[in-house]
Amino acid sequence: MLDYRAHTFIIAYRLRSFTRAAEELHITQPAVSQHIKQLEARAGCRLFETRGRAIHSTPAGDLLYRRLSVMANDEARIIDELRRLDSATAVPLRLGCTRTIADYVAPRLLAKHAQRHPKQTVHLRSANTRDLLTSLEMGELDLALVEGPYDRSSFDGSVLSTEPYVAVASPRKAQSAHALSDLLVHPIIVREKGSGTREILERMLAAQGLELGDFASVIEVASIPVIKEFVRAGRGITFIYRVAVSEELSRGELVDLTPADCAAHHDFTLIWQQGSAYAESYRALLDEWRSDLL
Amino acid sequence: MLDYRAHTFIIAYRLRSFTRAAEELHITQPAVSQHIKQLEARAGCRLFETRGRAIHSTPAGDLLYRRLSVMANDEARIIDELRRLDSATAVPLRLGCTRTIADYVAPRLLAKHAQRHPKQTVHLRSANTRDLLTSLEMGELDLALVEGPYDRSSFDGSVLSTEPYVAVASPRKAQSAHALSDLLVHPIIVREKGSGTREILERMLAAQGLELGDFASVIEVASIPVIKEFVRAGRGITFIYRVAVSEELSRGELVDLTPADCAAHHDFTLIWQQGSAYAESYRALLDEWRSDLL
DNA sequence: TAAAAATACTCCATAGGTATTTTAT
DNA sequence: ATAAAATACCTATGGAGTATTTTTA
Repeated sequence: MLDYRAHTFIIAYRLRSFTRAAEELHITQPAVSQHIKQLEARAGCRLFETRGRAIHSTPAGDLLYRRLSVMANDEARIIDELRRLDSATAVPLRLGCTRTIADYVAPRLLAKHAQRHPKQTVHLRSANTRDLLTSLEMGELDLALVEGPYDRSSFDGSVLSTEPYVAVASPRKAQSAHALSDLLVHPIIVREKGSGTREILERMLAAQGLELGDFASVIEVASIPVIKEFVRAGRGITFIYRVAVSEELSRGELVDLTPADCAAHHDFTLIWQQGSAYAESYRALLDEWRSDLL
Repeated sequence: MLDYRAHTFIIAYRLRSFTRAAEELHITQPAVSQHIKQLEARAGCRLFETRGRAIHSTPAGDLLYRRLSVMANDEARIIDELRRLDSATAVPLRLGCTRTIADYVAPRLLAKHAQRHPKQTVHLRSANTRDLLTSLEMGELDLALVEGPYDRSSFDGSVLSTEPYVAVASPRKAQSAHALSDLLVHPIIVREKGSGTREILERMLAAQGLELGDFASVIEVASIPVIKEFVRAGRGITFIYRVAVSEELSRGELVDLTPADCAAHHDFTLIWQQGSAYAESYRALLDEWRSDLL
C-alpha cells in the first residue's frame, strides 16, 4: 500500500547509496534520484545531502525513515492478515530472544501461548540483542525479548520480568562469600565474548577495578547446559540469570552464593518497532505473558 | 507516501460507491474499479462485493479500511512533522471534547499544556461524541476526550479521570433526598435532547421506570452556565458532572443532594485511532494530563 | 429503464531508461 | 582517474480515459 517512492527511499536509506539502491530495486540510478526528489518536494525539505560522491541523511530523512520502515513492515503484516481472513489461522508471531531467554523463559511462555492461541504459530529465533534490533527494523521480526538497553527512539516496549543475576557453585565447593573478591579463589566459567550474560559480569568486575583474569582461572564455554554441568562437577563457579538455574537451585544441585556487593538484576523487556499499528496488540500479549510468569 | 490505490480505496469505502468516489477524486469510474481490483489482487481476496448495482464491503475490506485510514491520517501528520523540522514549532494538536469537558476540564489541561509545551499550539473543538469519533476517523482530529463508550475496535484510549455525576440545587431549596423519587417534587432543568449529560439522567430514570415528565416540570436550557444560574435562583434542580459545578459547590452557592440510589460516575477517556503511529506519544501526553488533574 | 459496476479498447502521462555532465575523492 | 549523483532528454509501460456491456433494482 505504500507508494513505490517510499520503498525506494527505505532501500536508499539503508544502503546509503542511490546506485546500490537502484541495483537492489532493479531500476536505474536516475530513477532513484527522481523518487527521492519527489519525496523531498512533498516533505518540503531535503532528505539526503550529497557530500561529494557520498550521500548522508538529513534529520528529516532520519525521521521519515523511522516512520516509513515501520509502515512498510506493518503493511506486510496487513496483507498477511487479509490473506488469512478466511483460513481462520492467525498471522504468525515472529519472536526473537536472546540466548538465555530463548532457553529458559520462552519455552514456558510459548507453551502457554499455544494453549491460549491454538490458531497462531510462533516463530522463535535466538540471537544477540544487536541482531534482534536490526531484525525488528527490517521487519524480519515482530517482537523481541531482550535483556539489555535498547534505542528508545526506534523501539517501544515494556518490562516482562525482572531477573536476578546470581553467582552459583556446586554445593561441595560453596563457601560463604561476603564480597565479589571472596569469589576470586574459584575458577570462573563464562560464555563466549559478546554474550550478554558475560558482559554483565565484565561490567560488574570493571566497576570494582577487576577483570576476568583475576579469578583463579577462566574457562570459556559456549553452551549454558555445559556451563551448568561444569559447575555441578565442581570445576568452578559461574554468573548467570537465576531463571536459568532455578531447577538446579531448588533441587540443591547448585547453590546461590551471590555476594552482597554484586547483587544485580536486569529487566527482560518485550520490544517492538516504535509506532507500529500493532503496538496495542503486542502490549495486550505482554500482559498475558506477564500473568503466565506469576 | 501511501499508494494512490490506497487513497482511492479509502474514498470508495467511505462513499460506498465507485461512481461517487470517482467524482470525488476527479477520475473516472473504471479507474476506481481498476484500483480496487489491483488491491484485491495484492490482498488475495475481494474487498467489495457488488450486489446488484450497490457495493458493500467484505470483512477484508472493513479490516483494510481500518488500517489504511489510520495510515493515511498518520501520513499527513508525518508530512507536517517534516515541514516543521527546522521551524522549531511542534505539530499542532487537534483535540476534540464533549461540551462539559471543553468547558470545565479542557481549560485547566490546556493552560498546563501550554506551559509545558510552549512550541505546540492546540486546536480545541467541541462536539458530541458521535461527531468526534467521525472526525478522528477522518483525520480531522488527533485526539478526543469523551465521556461515553466508544468503539474499541476502531479506537484506543485510556481513562483521564473518573467524574461523579451529581444532583444539585440551590441551598435554599435543598432538602435531604434519600431516593431519586424524593427529587421529583422539584422542577428539573436539563440540556437539549441528545446531550450526553441529559442522556445519563434519562437512562438513570428509565432504570427506575421513570421519565423526565415525572418531575414537577421540565425546563430545557441549551447552556450550562444558564442552567447553573437557574438552579442558583431556585427555579429547579439539575443533574450534572460535579466538575462543572465544583466552584459553586465549594462556595456554597449550590449544594449536592444526590440520592444514594442514583450515585453515578463516568470515565472521561482520551481516545485516538487504534493503531496510530502516534499512540505512544498520546499515551505519554495522557500521563502528563493525569498528573495535572491531581 | 435507470443506475451502477464491469469490460474492452485506446491514448498519453509519467515512470523509468540512456547518455552525459558534474562533483569530489 | 574513478565513483557516485545530478541533469537532460527519450522511450514505453501502465494509469486513466472513452465507449459499451452487464446486472439488477
